[in-house]
Amino acid sequence: MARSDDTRRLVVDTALRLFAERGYEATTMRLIASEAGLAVGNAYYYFPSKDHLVQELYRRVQVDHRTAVAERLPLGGTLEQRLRGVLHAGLGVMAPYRSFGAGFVSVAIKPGDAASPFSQASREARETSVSLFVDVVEGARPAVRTPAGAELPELLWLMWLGVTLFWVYDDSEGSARTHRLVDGLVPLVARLVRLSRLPVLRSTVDDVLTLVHEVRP
Amino acid sequence: MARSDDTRRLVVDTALRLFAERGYEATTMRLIASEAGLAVGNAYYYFPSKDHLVQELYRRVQVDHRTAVAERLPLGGTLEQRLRGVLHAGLGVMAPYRSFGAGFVSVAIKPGDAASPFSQASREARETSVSLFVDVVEGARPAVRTPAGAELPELLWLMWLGVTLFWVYDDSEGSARTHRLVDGLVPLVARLVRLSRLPVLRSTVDDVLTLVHEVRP
DNA sequence: GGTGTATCTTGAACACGTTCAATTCTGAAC
DNA sequence: GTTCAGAATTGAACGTGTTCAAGATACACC
Repeated sequence: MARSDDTRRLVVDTALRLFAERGYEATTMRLIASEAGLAVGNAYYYFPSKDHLVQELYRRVQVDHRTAVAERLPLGGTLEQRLRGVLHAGLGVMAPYRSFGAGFVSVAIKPGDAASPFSQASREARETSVSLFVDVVEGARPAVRTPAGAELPELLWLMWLGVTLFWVYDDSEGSARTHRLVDGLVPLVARLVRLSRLPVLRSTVDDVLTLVHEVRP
Repeated sequence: MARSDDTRRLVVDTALRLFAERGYEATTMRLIASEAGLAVGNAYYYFPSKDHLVQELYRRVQVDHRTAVAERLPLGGTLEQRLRGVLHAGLGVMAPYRSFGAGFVSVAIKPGDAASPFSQASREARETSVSLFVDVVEGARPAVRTPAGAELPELLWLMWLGVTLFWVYDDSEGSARTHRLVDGLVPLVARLVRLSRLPVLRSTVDDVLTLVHEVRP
């Protein structure tokens, strides 16, 4: 129904605006409802819980991340340049929600929760996010060559998750420390990818990949 | 006061027992109080919040970890053997709280929260935990030699944090996957420590250490 | 227009973590 | 034994996320 979609959208927009303005905990379901001009129960008709509104936030952040990156990625460039661009762009997209970082992660980390990045429910969102790093790797010139090949995008995505976690803890002005982390991490990763073809490291790389496989659910 | 200490202990014991029996969320403050034969407000006289009871759990887990490990560590052994022993022992100590893992981490992850492993409030607990890995490194025979030297214990502690996070998500029987992760990770770490002295890797190792330093609060 | 069904909306009610004014208890001082 | 200040304890009350029976609305069909 058209009306239904409107209400759903209204709830999300109001909630996300209030999240950014006041943080997660200060934004009560009653406040969301009253700001949207609805009854509190109505929001629950569309979203089973407050956490699901956070999941909606993830979705938007991801879409925005891809949009923000779409302008840079087709241009080519080295793995290092592309990776740096994508990570900084991601931090930029998340910036408005910085103050709400704690609630952000607290919700996402719950193993059972639908919002968890590893959950079945967010499989689509996860694959969308991983595909961003597939593009990073595949579009790089010169082409990336490493025994980690097929796993590399997923490993980069895991790294991005780690950077996000760091970002949440980073209370520096404008998340400056996280940006520094990215600037330090990216050349390191690029060098490790190159080194991974070295004979001395080859068996270690294989072991890492085996471990990653073995340990996956 | 003696009476005071008794009540405090009674609250903690009751809470931790119920956490292990029913999980974090199902253990309400009212239930803790009634099981302990107290008024709910009385628990709040000793603990500012439910989260602080979780912090108490961390403290105990850490003490138990050190105790469990004390029997193995003085025996010497390689870095690999010692590290493996410490990690498996840690998993053993945490095992009773496995079902409660989600709440466990959800509380610990909150950046502002006192229970966060990076918070000022848990500095002592953190240092105790890091000191475990100092012992692992210093007691190892043959002696560990790596340019990462002074940082190694803290890096191992970070790895342990990562393993703990993995454990929380691991729903396999007896946390089997986490144990496999440890068995795969430990030789890898040991090899990386050895490789870190290789000239080709030297500058990379230095960059990692510089990054770690630069990015610390 | 009238009827029926599925969709949408309402707000009181519930259990939770937490607070706090009021009350009881404890132990030192005389 | 009395006093009294501080420590310990109580439980009703508050605001929260969430539920749900009840009602309002929309729409297809006659």
